[in-house]
Amino acid sequence: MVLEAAAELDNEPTGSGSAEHAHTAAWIATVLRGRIAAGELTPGSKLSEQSLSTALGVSRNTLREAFSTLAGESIVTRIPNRGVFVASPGAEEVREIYRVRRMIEPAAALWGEVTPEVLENMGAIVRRAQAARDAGSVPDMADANQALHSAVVGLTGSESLRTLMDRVLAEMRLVFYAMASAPDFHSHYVDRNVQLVERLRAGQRDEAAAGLRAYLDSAEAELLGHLADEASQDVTSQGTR
Amino acid sequence: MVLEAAAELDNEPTGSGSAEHAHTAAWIATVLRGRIAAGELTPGSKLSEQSLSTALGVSRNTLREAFSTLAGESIVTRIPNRGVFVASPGAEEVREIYRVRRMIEPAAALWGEVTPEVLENMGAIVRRAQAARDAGSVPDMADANQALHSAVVGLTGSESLRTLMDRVLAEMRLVFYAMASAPDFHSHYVDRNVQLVERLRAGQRDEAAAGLRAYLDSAEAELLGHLADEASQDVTSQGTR
DNA sequence: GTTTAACGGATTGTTCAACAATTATTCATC
DNA sequence: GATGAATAATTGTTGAACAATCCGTTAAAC
Repeated sequence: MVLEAAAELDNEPTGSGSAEHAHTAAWIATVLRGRIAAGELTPGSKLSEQSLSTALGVSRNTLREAFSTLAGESIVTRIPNRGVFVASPGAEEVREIYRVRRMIEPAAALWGEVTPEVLENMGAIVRRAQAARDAGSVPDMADANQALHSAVVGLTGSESLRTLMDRVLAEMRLVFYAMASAPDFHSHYVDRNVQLVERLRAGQRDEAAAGLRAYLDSAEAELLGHLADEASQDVTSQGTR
Repeated sequence: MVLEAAAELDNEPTGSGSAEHAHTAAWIATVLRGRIAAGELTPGSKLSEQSLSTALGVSRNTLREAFSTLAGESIVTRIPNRGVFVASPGAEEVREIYRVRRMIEPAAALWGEVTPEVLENMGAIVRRAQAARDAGSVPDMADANQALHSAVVGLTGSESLRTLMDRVLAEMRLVFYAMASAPDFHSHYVDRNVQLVERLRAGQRDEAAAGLRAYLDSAEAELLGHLADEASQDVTSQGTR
């Protein structure tokens, strides 16, 4: 049965010119990154070197190299002599996430370069979010929300900050995956995002930044509250399996 | 003839167990990081897998794993089928560095948590910088300067932001190493740093942030100007060794 | 019956040797 | 002096091997 999975996971959309696996390790890293982001590999689950190497059709050494880069992105946690696990962020990680966001996002709103194209893009995103809310699609709402905040950081024009933000948003996704009951977390924030874009469009930078900080504060509080609820509700909180 | 960057380093790792080999790859990564930071491995120099693995007493595979993490920190650049090289940042990288700093540092000054201990620490740092300036020690001045700005980011309380800033400062060091003639870059900024700390102490957050942005603007301009000078002076830009 | 000790299996950490693929270098040829 | 083929050197990747460590189970001791 294991071998079955091996052949099965021979992914790679071969359609258009497959990106030469120039550097297989990097390729494997992106594959795993995608799989974690897609929720196929849930937080806390162990990534066995043997299983994965055969499943992906690469050697253990190459896989380990990929693990090194993923660990550097803190997408994955490495416990010496125990193995690597999909990161499963808790309350402390959530606080750290918002510490970062509370600095970068308002800074971008205050000092970033707001161009008409970016505003147009943001407008499209908030419309998408509104449509998703009307349709009741939580995942689409979450996507749009993350896209908007990623775009906000994009105002900085900095690749590094964008990368950091994307990492942080990926971690957020893990937080949601790790929650048993997904609350309707995003719907109340759609309007705030609309307001944010309006302020940016109107050139009200200070108000935009202040609003962002307030938004981030309440979002963090809500998330932490939910996490605390779940922790108290589920006593034996050790691993889904 | 090839005067490869042959690191003559007798490494006796198995001696009296220094640091736990808990993960040799990580250990090797820190060793290389330190050596690059110390200027022993200069920007652009090639890190041969064979030479380094024997010099450090580890296998090529383990070394490669270390390379992966260093590449993730962009301390090192990997060119497929060519090898890994110590990063040698140019003008574009400098612009990116300041893009990041211009967001993070003022944000930290504006919204970070300024405690008496941190202020005390910053005070000590600026005094160190002043002493270094009086003594005419450029390296000490550079160290103090970087320490101060690292401390500023420390105001955010965020580990991720601190890490990002440290990475950025490490890249700055590489920029300096890559410059043939090291200009007296830091001395004019000592007083600005004094002023910054004073403003933070006085609770003048807005002024501190604005001053920081102005400082970063002029520092970037000066650095870029110097880089341009050197580039026009030295036609053969490629070829450190 | 509970705690402790020992054993065995499984997995990670690391090395080594090998080979394909690519790049760099040498050398003969025009 | 350029051109291009032959050759050497390096990287990319694999597979097997072994030590070290952890985990669960069994055996022993109190």
